[in-house]
Amino acid sequence: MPKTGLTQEQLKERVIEQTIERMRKFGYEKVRLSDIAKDLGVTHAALYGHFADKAALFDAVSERWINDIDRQLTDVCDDRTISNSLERITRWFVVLHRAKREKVQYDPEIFRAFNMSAQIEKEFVQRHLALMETQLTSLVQRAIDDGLMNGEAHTIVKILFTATIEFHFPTMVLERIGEEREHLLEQILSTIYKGLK
Amino acid sequence: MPKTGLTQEQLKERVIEQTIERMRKFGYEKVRLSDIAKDLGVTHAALYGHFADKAALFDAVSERWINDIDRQLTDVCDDRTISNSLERITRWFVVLHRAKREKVQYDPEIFRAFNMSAQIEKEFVQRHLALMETQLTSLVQRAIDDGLMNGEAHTIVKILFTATIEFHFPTMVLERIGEEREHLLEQILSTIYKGLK
DNA sequence: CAACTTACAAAATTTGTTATTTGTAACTAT
DNA sequence: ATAGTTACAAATAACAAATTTTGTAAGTTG
Repeated sequence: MPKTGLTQEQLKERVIEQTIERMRKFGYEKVRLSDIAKDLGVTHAALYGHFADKAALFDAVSERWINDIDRQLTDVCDDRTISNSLERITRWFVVLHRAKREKVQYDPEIFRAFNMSAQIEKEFVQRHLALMETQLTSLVQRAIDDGLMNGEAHTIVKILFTATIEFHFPTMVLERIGEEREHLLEQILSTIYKGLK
Repeated sequence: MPKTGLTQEQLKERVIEQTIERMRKFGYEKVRLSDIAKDLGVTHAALYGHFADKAALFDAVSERWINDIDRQLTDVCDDRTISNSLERITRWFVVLHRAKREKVQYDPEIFRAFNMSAQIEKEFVQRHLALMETQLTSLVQRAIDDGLMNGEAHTIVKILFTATIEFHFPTMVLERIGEEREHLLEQILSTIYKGLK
């Protein structure tokens, strides 16, 4: 029984979308809840039915930013056209690198909002890290099963993830945003694969 | 013919020391040239004989911070008790990691000052990066000559430096300051050595 | 003339005031 | 009960005036 013509979920969606739009247009510091509400034809107080506070709304924006990346990574995990398990791991890292790069480069305001609020302890960051670890562990386990790697999956994951941090950690990606670095990423990965054989 | 009882160089030294002291005590934002001058019994204008401006003084502090690390790295390069060239590279990275860790952990205000001003394009940062590259290239070349590595020294240096960035890039070191990570650093390095054989 | 000081303008920071935004609670319509 | 509104208090932000700090040029002293 909505008064806006939208269901609960639809309005919540619209709020997030509108927040993103205003972040892009005016910068994230200038996003006012009252403006968002006005855009959607409700009072600002109505937003509090959907988000605990302003920070929670901003977190929802960051979460979407992250979910978009997670989706791309999941696609790589499920891609049936990749037969070699090491190739799949490389592909996974390249997609991760490109996704972060693109976000940082073409959506700088959303990135800034993310960067301001995204402390490592935040729940949605933890979920992202956990998902990446789960996916990478499964990919590494396949490589071990295929006899292409030796060692404990957990340890290998840590090595791969840490050694490539410059290619996926947002602030590090920003640091070298102007440079083409995919080749170096691939070099590092294949050196490590060889070292793990 | 100084009026302070100190030579030019000595006064310059004292200015830097006093700046560091005030940064540690009150935080780097609260460092006033006028206070430093008062501490040393001169007027603030006298400082301009030694430093072009406030930023130059702060850079001198950061430069000292960096030089201290460079000195430790040089010691590793010259250490005659290390016979194995791969062991020397590992040692070099461990010393680099520990030095950065220590600075970030025990001198947080100086680190913040460094972090604020230390853009990658600054001259003293460039010198630091160049020195590290020179040293590491020489260490890698020795390993190649000893038959322990294969490939082009320049490429190997890039791989090693990038894959270990989490252990020496200041903001990355801060990110995991509470964790013991030397073991992981050594694991990454030995995996890469094996991959380069 | 080297190593400062003094005097002063420009820039940055702080302080106090006012306006806007955020968050909450009590209320209304379906 | 749900999905909002209205009304109001608390927190923030915006602005202007006062103060402090920074940077410079001209002057002083051993």
